[in-house]
Amino acid sequence: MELDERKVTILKAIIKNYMETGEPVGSRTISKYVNSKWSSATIRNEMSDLEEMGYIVQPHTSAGRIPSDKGYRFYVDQILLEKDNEVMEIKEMMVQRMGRLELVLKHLAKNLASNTNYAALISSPQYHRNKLKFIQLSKVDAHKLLIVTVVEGNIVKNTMVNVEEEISDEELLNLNILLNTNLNGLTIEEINLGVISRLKEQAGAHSQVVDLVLSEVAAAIKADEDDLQIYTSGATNIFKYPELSDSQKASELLSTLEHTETLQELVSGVNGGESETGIQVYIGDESPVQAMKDCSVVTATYELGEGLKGTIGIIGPKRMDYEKVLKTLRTLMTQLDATFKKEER
Amino acid sequence: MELDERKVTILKAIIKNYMETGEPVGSRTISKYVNSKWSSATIRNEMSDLEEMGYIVQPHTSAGRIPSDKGYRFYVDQILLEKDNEVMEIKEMMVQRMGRLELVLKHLAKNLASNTNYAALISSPQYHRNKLKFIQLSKVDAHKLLIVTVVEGNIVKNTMVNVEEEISDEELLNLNILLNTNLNGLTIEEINLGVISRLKEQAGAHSQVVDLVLSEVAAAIKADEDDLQIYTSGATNIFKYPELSDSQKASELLSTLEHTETLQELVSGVNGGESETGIQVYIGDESPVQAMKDCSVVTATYELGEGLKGTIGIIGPKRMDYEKVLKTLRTLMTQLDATFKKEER
DNA sequence: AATTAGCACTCAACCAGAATGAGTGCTAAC
DNA sequence: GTTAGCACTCATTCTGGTTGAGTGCTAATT
Repeated sequence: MELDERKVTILKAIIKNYMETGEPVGSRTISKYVNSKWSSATIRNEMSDLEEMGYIVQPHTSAGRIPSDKGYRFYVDQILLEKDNEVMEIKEMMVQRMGRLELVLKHLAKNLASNTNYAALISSPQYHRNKLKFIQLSKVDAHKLLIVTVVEGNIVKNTMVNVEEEISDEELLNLNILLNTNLNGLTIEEINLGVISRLKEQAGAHSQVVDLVLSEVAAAIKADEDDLQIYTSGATNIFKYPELSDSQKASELLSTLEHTETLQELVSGVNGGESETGIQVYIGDESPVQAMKDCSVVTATYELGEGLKGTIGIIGPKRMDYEKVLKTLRTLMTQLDATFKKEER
Repeated sequence: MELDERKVTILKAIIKNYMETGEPVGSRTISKYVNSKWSSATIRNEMSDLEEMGYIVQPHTSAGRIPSDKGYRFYVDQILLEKDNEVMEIKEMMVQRMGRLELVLKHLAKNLASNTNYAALISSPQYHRNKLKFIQLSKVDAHKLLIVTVVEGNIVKNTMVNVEEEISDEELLNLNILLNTNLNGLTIEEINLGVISRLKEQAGAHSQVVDLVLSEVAAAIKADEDDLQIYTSGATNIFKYPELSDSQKASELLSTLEHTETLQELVSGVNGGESETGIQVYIGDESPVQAMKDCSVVTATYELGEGLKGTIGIIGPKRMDYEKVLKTLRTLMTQLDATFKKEER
């Protein structure tokens, strides 16, 4: 059987209507909804066909139809094809120059959630090629050393360590020069035994301090790789959609949203689909996370240059307003890009 | 009427039983529960008295009784009187020397939630007397300056700024010395116009940089004062208690837990009650947050020396296991104290 | 005087059956 | 090919009856 124009019109009408109401939609409703060209009986015949083709399902005999995952997939693919020529301004979604990236991300997630009325999720960017850019040791107390590490992309890390021996200001200055000349531009893999032993040799009396510093630097660089931060917001928005808000499902879904380990599956998903723009739509069972099988998940990858990649996600009911969500995410990606480009200037 | 020994025994039995089951408890149940000294009829008479005195209520005629807020208050006050002579070890609640305080707190909240099966909340410590301890300027790029600020309590902040003019390494060194000699030991209030103009004078050509640095330092110190971080965990535990998990209530409660502004009310609560140990118990309506009127909230203030104060909180049903919660919080406070004392060594 | 047994009464919770109505599938007429 | 009409399905709602846990009161017992 073929999906002719009339079937498409009816299918779209069913999906649209269901997205608005959340109730199964019947033939008579559709007959009134589209410009009364066809009677409810005709619609019924077409619906029967559409069901056979798998685009819609009946929750039970003698109820209206609701879109199946395949139906949603069709609808979303239609939208994805359309170009968005108008770039809507997200009002007040001000990504100001806030000091810390963390705050920007939290803020963003919050805005996203309240703008869309779905749950939002955002992961901190991952630094894949972690080249060391700068190290600075400072004496804070007699026995306390502050290690500041800057890696490519201007990400700064601090570590405070206790040292046994006293170090004079002059020695510290030399140590700083030594470390910077030897380590700058290296990735963690490149700091091998050869480099380390050479460093220790040159450090002379303070080889012990070098040891300490190196292990802390390694830890500092590595830290971001395994403890990826994921911020969520608006999780409680799911209570706005009856089909998700019964105790059982809500509990499961919310638990998942609290569980960073599981969310990683989402943000690190292989980029199939519309990969050239970095946007992914998972409908129902397509989601890599089982607990979200009654939801749809839209993820977008943002990039802040130099391989700094992170993910933004929206989690909502299957009947979410895909058009709005996709547009919002696209706009957001553009703005994020612009903001950080500007800041890097 | 007086609260004699028998009434107390019965009241305690009612509360204990209700805490276990969550169901209204009847006279016969109690008659079996306590060592069958009194018949159900006697219990009924006593219960009638207790109800009149306001310690218990009936959800409806001919249902069992449940404790009122006043009843819980009595019970909690009893517990608070008892000293805890045994200091239980919280297994695996390893507050390891994790680099960042933020991670420690998140970890802690998670552990607390999973240990107690209630929702946990923890606020980052507030630095009330923010004395500047150390400033370090470093050149990262030709036009990029990294400002590292350490305040009392060894809290480190980084800011990256762009500068127009070129600064040589030597000038930078002088600038560092200048800043440290002039600003160390001062609070933000003490950095007044006098200090600033003196600094600028001495900086000579680079007074513009000094301006920039000062404003960023001020922002860095201040930042922590208005955007207090609050981490929550185990929010979904509330679904384990039927009396809280209907859609309506759950939604409201969870929304509140997402809303940092509201939670501030809890962590900044005036320390009445058992203030000498820093532990507070809010039962039902006693809570400063209206959305938690069906819950009980237990908060504890921890202190990491030097006026670094933060708050830990547990949010659960009114029938929470107060004994366990109070014990856990006390232990945690002790351990936190010990851990950070050790680290400061 | 305090305690207990007994009994009538209340009321949420559960269940089964009837009524309702939205919606379908099928057939026959247009 | 389209539509009107009708019988049929089934979730939802309402009704009334039953059950059982629990109470309050009174009278008997200790």
